[in-house]
Amino acid sequence: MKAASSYTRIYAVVRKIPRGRVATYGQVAELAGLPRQARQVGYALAALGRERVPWHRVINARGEISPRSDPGPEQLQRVLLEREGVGFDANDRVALARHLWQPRLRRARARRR
DNA sequence: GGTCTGACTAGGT
DNA sequence: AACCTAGCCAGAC
Repeated sequence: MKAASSYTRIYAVVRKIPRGRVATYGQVAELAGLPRQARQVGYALAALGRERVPWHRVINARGEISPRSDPGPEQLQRVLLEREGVGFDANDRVALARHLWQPRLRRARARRR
C-alpha cells in the first residue's frame, strides 16, 4: 500500500509541536519517519498553503530561524515565536536547551507475556 | 532521465 | 565560534 506523502507526514509531526517550543528540521524529519531528510521538511513547509500548521516552530539545528532564499517570512516567524514566549539571544538564536521540544518517546508496546 | 537546487546537518579546520 | 565541505534526496526542468 502507498504511504501518505512525505509532506503529509511532516505536517502531522509539526502539528504536534506544542506552543512555546521549537523543533529542528532534522528532528521533525526523524519523527516523521524520514531520517536524514531535514531538507525535505523545509521544502514541505515552504509549500504550505492554507493548512493550519505551526510552521514557525521549526528552526534549524543551530537555534536560528533559517534564512530563506526569498526573504520575508523570517521576521514573521520570529514574532510568532516571541508571542509564544520563545526568546532569542543577542545572536538571534533560540536557547534550544530551554525551548527544544522533547516529545516523550512512545514507549514500545509492552510485550505481552 | 540527467542535472541542479536548496526553510538542512554533522564533522573538520 | 565562524566558515567550509561532503552527504543528503525529493522536486523541478
